[in-house]
Amino acid sequence: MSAVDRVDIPKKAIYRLSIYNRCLQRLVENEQKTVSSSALAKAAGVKPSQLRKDLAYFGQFGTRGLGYPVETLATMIRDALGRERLQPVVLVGAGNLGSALLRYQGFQKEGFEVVAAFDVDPEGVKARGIGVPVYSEKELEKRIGEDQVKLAILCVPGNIAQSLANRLTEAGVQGILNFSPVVLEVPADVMVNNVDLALELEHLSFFVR
Amino acid sequence: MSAVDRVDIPKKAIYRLSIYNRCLQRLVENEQKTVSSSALAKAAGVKPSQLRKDLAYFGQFGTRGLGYPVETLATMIRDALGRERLQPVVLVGAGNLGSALLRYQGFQKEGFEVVAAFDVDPEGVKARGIGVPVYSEKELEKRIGEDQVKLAILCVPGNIAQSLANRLTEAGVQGILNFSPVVLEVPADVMVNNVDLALELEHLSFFVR
DNA sequence: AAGTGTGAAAAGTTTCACAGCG
DNA sequence: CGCTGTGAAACTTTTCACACTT
Repeated sequence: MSAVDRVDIPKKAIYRLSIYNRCLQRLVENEQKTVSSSALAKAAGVKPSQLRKDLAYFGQFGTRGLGYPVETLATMIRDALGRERLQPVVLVGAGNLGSALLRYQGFQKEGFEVVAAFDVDPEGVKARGIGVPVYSEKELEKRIGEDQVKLAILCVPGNIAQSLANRLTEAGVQGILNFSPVVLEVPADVMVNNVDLALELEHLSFFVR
Repeated sequence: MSAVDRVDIPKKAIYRLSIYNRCLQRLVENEQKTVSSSALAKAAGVKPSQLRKDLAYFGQFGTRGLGYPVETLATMIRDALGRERLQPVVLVGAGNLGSALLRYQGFQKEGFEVVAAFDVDPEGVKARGIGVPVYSEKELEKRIGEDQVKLAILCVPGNIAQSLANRLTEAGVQGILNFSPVVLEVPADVMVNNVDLALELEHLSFFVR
């Protein structure tokens, strides 16, 4: 991406960028023209100084004494996040959780298009309300290659997660959103994001007596 | 919990504790008696030194030259995580994602019991395959109070998430696993864990070109 | 010899404080 | 005056290196 070196920006700052983006969408809808770091930070649940620092990694967008122009800032964030164009995504494992995610509107709402799903038993998937074609996992390589898909959502049982991750990365996938409760081993240039539901509950459990 | 002050242990170390716990379960099944920091660290996807430091927050469990006793270590971690007894959990919002989570076996497998679910339209919930009673959200306060539930999973639309979070905390809930894409405001003694699916995809998107 | 436990260094992240611009 | 942009300080977390124990 542009002039900024993506490498030395804190990972956490990038998560926050998405949050800022969401807050900005609301401001756009309300036709607000500018927003101050303190107002936006409050909406995002962070400190103003942190917001300013986060944005500064990408350049100077604000006007001193005034704040940030809402539209411009939103555009730059979407750009920085690589969301300027629709990213196609595939989903692997349309079981219980997987098929719920297929029906989940949140991805579409944020501009991702789930273009295909794969399952060992594509006939068995309850396709009611799912507008995404479900293929046999055997077609995985073919379809990912054809559509140049770079992102995958993985929701298969733990025991087969690694082997599917291997197939995905070999087919060219560079980012995996992993719902399986296992530690995936992937090439260095592939990014894995783990969403481990039971683990999140356990973490809460620690703080609760 | 025991003698250790929970406050000055890094949050991330606690996440990792859950991962170690899971890896240890596999070792227990294989009847392995001891494990070295390097072996366990590899399974958990961290550095050996980090594993040792994490465990050291809770005491000394290893034997120099030998490693850690699998059973003892597993017990101490479960204890530290507050998992020595079953934690009851409620789920609020049995829509698309919520009802998938009700069917999801992962929570039960890690020893959480979802004791009740709430929805604005309890009749409308497709209860097929769900072994959890679904009540009207009006009964929320009553049932949480009765069962002394401390943990809640929140999967309602963003616009009503805050008001339900308020009701949950007032009813005595101390930990919320929040799937709604909003920043919740809660009292300082309540812990919120956000699982924001679209945000995780966006984060991946940043690193993928 | 193998492998833990731990201070100290390094790296990463957040917060502060204020100069400087509109 | 209000609010951004940013070095420097403070804080947190990770990694290193090695003394020490079995």
